[in-house]
Amino acid sequence: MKLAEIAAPDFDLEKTLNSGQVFHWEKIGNGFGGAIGDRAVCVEQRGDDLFTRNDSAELVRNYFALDHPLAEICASFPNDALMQKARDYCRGLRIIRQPRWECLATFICSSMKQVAHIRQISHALRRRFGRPRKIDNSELYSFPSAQRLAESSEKELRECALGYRAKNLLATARLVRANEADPEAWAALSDVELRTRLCALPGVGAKVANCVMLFAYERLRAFPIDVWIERVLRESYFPRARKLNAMRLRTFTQEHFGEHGGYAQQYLFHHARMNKRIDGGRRAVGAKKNGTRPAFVPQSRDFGAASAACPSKMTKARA
DNA sequence: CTCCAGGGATGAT
DNA sequence: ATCATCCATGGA
Repeated sequence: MKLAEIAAPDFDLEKTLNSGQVFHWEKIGNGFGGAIGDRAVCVEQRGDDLFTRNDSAELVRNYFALDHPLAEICASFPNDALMQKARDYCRGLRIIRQPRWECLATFICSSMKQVAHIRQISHALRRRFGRPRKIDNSELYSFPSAQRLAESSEKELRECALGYRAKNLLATARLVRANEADPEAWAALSDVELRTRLCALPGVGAKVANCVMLFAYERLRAFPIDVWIERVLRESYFPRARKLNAMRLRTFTQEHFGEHGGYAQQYLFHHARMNKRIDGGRRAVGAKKNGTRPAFVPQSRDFGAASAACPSKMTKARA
């Protein structure tokens, strides 16, 4: 099979795959191997070009969102000091288009886990329940369908190191199998409606819902707030705030980061994680704060924008 | 509003 | 080899 050469300016494959949005790609030779949906794919970047097998070219172009106008997106970020640093550091990082069920299931498994561990869970689920796909000399696995996972048991899922998440993943898979939840059909919903549906699933709260919206539904405003982002936001934008509840933080992010807030979030997240030891992560927080000027001091404005909160869990679906 | 289960990787000693 | 730390959701 011949290799296709895909023009990929403004793209950094490694940063994109290692930024905590997707967890199953492995380094193979000079490139990366992984499943895109049901297909096994190898991709290698050389300069501004990607190389992959001819019959995967369109799939790769779409998956890695090479059509996103990255220059415009970055230009839409606020111009505060922190955001500029993150933007420089993350040049070429793109928010990719992941399969909906795969992304939802993976982020249900991600709760209270660090990136390294989420990778292990993703691989364990694939090896046990997915379909093997050979490519070159590697054996890769597709992510198991909701139907397949719905047939499994909580015990089997726990054997994939899911811990208490097994119950939630199983319950959600069964809702999808029973057609009480339809992640594909939800692509047509508004942001607010989509978030409501996602949050009604067991194991899905505001953070996971926003991840899934961003990484699988191309809702580029969705702004997941995890502990890293919250720390960064507090330190940079609310250095003196005594109490700062989740609602106020959400309202601020929607207002400050705007229509591509999800991209901004991913850049801030990746920058913070990669620089945790250099410019002082949590260890240095209380230690020394010399000369750290807030990147942006919010005015006392009324952020009236719609919040990205989860609806009440009263409406949580039963499995 | 607060408190806490949960469990395996990771980094520090 | 041990020990502290990291973490989202959901329920008390």
